[in-house]
Amino acid sequence: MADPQPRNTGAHLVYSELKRRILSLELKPGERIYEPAMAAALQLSRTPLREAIRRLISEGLLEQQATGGVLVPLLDEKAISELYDVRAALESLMAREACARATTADIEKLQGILERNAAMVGFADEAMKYGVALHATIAGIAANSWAQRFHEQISSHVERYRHFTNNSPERREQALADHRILVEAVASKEPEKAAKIAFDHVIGARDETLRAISGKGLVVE
Amino acid sequence: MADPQPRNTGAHLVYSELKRRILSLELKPGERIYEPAMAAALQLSRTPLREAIRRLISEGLLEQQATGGVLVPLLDEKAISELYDVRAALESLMAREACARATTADIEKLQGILERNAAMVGFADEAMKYGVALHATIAGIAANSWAQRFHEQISSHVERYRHFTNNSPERREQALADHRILVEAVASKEPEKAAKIAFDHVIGARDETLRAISGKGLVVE
DNA sequence: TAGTGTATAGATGTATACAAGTACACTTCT
DNA sequence: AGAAGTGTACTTGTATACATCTATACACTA
Repeated sequence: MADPQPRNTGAHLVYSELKRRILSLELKPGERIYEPAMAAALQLSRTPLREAIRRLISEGLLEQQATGGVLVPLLDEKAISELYDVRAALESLMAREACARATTADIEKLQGILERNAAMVGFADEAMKYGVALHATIAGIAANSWAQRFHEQISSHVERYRHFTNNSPERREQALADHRILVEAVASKEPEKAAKIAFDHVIGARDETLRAISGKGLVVE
Repeated sequence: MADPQPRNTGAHLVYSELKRRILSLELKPGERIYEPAMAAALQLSRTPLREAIRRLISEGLLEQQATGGVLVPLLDEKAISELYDVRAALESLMAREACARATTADIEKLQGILERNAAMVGFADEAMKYGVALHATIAGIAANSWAQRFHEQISSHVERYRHFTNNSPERREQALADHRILVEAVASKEPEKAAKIAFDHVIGARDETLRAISGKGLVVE
C-alpha cells in the first residue's frame, strides 16, 4: 500500500525495497528475515528496518511467528482463490459506484483506454498495461478510498503469483471482451449489470490463474 | 486488526490500548499524538510506542501528516458511506461463499443465533450482540481470511461512528427480518440471493446511520 | 504595518547499547 | 540409547542518546 506522498525517510525507502524483493520473489516464500543481517545488507540500523517490517506484516506481505521470527509467507492455491474472490467483490463494488459517478469525460477516457487495449491485444505486456489502466480508471471514478486501499493490497499479493501464470492470447481476448461490455455498462449507467460483469470477469481470471498454476508446484516450505 | 495470537510485548499492549482510546473517542478526532508525552503517559519508551503508532497508521486509525506529525483522523459522512459500501461488498461475498461451504451443523448454528436474536429484539445491546454474532458466524463459514481481515478493519472504523447513532426498535426489527431471510438463503444454498440480501442489508444500515448522523454535527477540525 | 529572516524550543527519525527470550547442541542421568 | 536438563550463541524487544527536521515567536527591514 503506497502512501499518497511517500515521505523521504529511511524507513519508507527500505519498505519499498523489501516490498519489491518480496513481490519479485527475490526473497523466497518461507525465507526468514534476520534483522541484523538485513540491516547490514541495506546499510541501515535495525530501527527503520523494523518499522518497514512491521508495516509489511500488517499488510500480510510478511508473517510473524508466535516465537518472534519473521517469514516471507508461503504461496498456496487457497490463498490465490481467496485473493481473487475479494478482489472480485471490490471491483464489482467499484464498477457499481462508477456508474453513479461517471461523467461524460470519464466515459470517453474509458473508451479511449479500451481502444488502445484492443489495438494491443496481440502483445502481452501492452495489453496487460491497458487492462490495469482500465481498472485503475474505474477505481478512480468510483472514488471509494477504502475500496482502493484494499484493492491495492490485494494487487500486491496477486503480483507475487504472477510469476507462475501464463498470459495466453485467448485469455487476453476474453479479458478484452469483458472490458468492452463493462465499459458499455458503465457508459449506459447500469450499476447492477456493471457490478455483475466486473465480478464475473475477476472470477474468470481466478479460474484461469488456478488452472495455469495447478501442477506447477508452488513453493511449499 | 487483532492478531490471531497477540504476542505479549509492550508494543502489542500499547497498540491495543491506543486502539481502544481511538475507538472510544477518548482520543478525539483531529487530536495530535506527541510521542514523548504519550510514551511518558503509558510508561514506556518511544520505541514500542512508535511500532504501535505505525501499525495503527497502516490500518487507517491514525494519519500521518506530510510534515511528520500523527493525528487521529477526523470523522465525516463521506467516510461512513465508503466504509459501509465496502462492508456491503465484503459481507455480500462472504454470504455467497457461505452458501457453498455451510454444513448442516453450520446452518443449525445460524438458526440458533437467529432465535436468540429474535428473542432479544426488544433489547438494544443484546440484539446487537446476536446480530454481530450472526455476521461473524457467516464470516467463519465463508472462511475467506482476506475478507475477514478487511472486514475487521472496517468494523473498527465503524465503531468510531457508533457513538453518534441511535439504535431504534424499528431498525432492530428490520435487521432481524433481514437476518431471517439471509439465513434462509444460506440454508437453501442460494448464493446469488444470499449475496444480494447481505448487500442490501448493509446498505440499509448505511442509509439509516447516515440519517441518524446528519445534523448531529460530526467533529470537524 | 506587512513580510521576511532567524533563533530557539521541541518534535520526529536514526543509531546504538542493553535486556530478555529462543533455539540448538551438548552433557548428564536413568 | 534415549530423554531430560543445561549452557551458549544469537535473535528479538526495549531504552536511551543523538541527529535532523519543523514550527513558532521575535527581531529586523522595506
